[in-house]
Amino acid sequence: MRVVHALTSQIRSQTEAFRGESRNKIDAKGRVSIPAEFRRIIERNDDGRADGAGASLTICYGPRSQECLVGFTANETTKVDQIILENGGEFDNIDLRKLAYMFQRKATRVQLDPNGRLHLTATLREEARLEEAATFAGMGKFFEIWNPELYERFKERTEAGLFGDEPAFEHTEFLTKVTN
Amino acid sequence: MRVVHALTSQIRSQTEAFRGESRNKIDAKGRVSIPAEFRRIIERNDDGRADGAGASLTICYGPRSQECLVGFTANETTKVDQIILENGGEFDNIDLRKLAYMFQRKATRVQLDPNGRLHLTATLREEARLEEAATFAGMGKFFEIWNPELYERFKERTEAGLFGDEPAFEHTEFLTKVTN
DNA sequence: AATTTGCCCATGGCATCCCAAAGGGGGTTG
DNA sequence: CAACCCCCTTTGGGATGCCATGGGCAAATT
Repeated sequence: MRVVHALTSQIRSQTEAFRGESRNKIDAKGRVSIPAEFRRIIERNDDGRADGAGASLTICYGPRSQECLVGFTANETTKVDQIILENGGEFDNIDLRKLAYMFQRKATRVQLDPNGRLHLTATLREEARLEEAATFAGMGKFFEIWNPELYERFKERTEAGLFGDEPAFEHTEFLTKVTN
Repeated sequence: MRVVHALTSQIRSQTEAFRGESRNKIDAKGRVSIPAEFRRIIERNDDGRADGAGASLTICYGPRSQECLVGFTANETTKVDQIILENGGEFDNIDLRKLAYMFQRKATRVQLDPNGRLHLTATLREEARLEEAATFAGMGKFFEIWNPELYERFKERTEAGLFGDEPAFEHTEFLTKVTN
């Protein structure tokens, strides 16, 4: 369980993490409210933000192409950009090329409006098949934006894969092991 | 790869990076609008620009010859020129010779018109097989200008190479690993 | 003279901003 | 315990401004 241990020790050092699910409407103009809890994380993690300006974040539309969008804070984006730059010469490094592809080519910078809403352009909506509503799902350092129906199906697949037909008791046993 | 590394690590705080894709039309005169987001980066990174003059940038047409053009800000071009000068004696350095070839021989300096458009000469259009439209793609400190159809094919090849037939789930696992 | 090049203005569509109303949750008060 | 109120959040709509695009005109080039 080395992996689990490494994982949990990182989480402990995280003061804030995107967590939980919530479903919001997309209006006729393509705007959608960012869950207030997420919004505060985004705002606290945009050091370059000018006074009074809406917070920025990066939306990647590649990673689960045709499935969901992925959002990162501005500060997190800067970190990734630095990693790419500092290792720019290693074109044989497949992870670096993935990073550049996902964070630079298939990503866009967006800014929240004064009400904390995000404008999803027609292109972004098409990428993730978003129509009248969006489900936000926290993933720690980032979050996902899903078509609600696609999200439910994704969860079923994921739960089947992760937990299979284990009795429910095993789940809490796992929690005990991880959080000690 | 020392030279390339030196080049990339000089980039200033990466709050601004060319990011995302957009498709614009090329008109009968060969003009194409630079995406507004890119334009502002170009304008902020042309220190030598006279008041009121359009911002300049460098268009390279060699690197992916016959495939796409590559654009760099004026300031970035200056940095590369300096690197070439400071290392002028090392003609045995293949990277340096590549740099000089791309940035000096197979490159041209262009200036944006008052509306933020770029004039693509017939030669440039032929180099990249550009006709009625162009797709701009951000790559961090530079951007690419593609024939839209060629670009789509390029992306398919790239995604196959980078992600193969990995299940989508693996993509976010990759994100988690990278952003810790 | 004909074509190209650079600058200006006009327009339609889209994105952003401002203002306002509805909805929900928690706490308070009767 | 229930009803109420208040604040925060979400949602909606109107108006404004910016951006992509097209065309005209004049100067420069051939």
